[in-house]
Amino acid sequence: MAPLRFPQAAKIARLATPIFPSPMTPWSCDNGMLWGRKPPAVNVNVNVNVNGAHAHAHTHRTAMPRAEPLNVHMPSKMSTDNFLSPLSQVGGAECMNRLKVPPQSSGSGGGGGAGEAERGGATFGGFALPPGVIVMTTLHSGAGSSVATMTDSAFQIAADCQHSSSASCSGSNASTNASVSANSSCSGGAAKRKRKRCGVCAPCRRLINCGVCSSCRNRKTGHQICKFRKCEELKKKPGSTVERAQVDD
DNA sequence: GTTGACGTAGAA
DNA sequence: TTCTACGTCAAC
Ligand SMILES: [Zn+2]
Ligand SMILES: [Zn+2]
Repeated sequence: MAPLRFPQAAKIARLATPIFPSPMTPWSCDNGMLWGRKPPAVNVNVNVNVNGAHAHAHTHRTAMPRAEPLNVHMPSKMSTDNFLSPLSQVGGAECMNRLKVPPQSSGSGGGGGAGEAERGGATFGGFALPPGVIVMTTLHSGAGSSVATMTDSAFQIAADCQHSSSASCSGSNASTNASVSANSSCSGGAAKRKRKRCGVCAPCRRLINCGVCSSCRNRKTGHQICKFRKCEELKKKPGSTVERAQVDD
């Protein structure tokens, strides 16, 4: 029998380990739980396996009884240095939606290693979300209440922050987006399929579901991605191609 | 205009 | 098969 109560933990461990060069990953636990699934079908389908050889490591999704996706907020007592402790022991893993780690193809998309560094301020070997969590943690560092709201705001802040800092949103990586664009403009008729997230915009680069937004809380019935992860491209009308919408409107 | 719910495309 | 999430519509 394995010491790990959470089958995901094992997977996460494998996931996080190769990603974080440092032995002690600040997110090894909490984030690991957040990213416990598989990469979605992002438009940018780069074969770069974040897990490397462990790509196939993802065991069966063992029909996880997907606990309620809410309760993202960690124990209010958590501090910047121990916030993952309570999570590991209380099994906060289930608290948050088990998020999966996107391919983050941007790695080879066009920016390259250097590009990632500036992308989100704190990019751990390809993961560009930590900043959001950090902000959140810092924000409610002294406040124990309204964590949910805090989290929400934090994410927005983080998103905005990234957006500003990483103008490369639709820059170098945009090349990958071209795929979808071309696909979308496929002579109207058959192109009515399903659009895919660009994978490069700020929301797309979000790695974790906030767990508190309506989409997260109603995922079972809403079948919608976290509001903070909703691709900006998809937010636009199917007809409006890329930035053209802005010009027209 | 916004939100929630549903069907289902698309991927694993 | 399961799972996530896009498109659409109804309700608000
Ligand atoms: Zn959310
Ligand atoms: Zn996007």
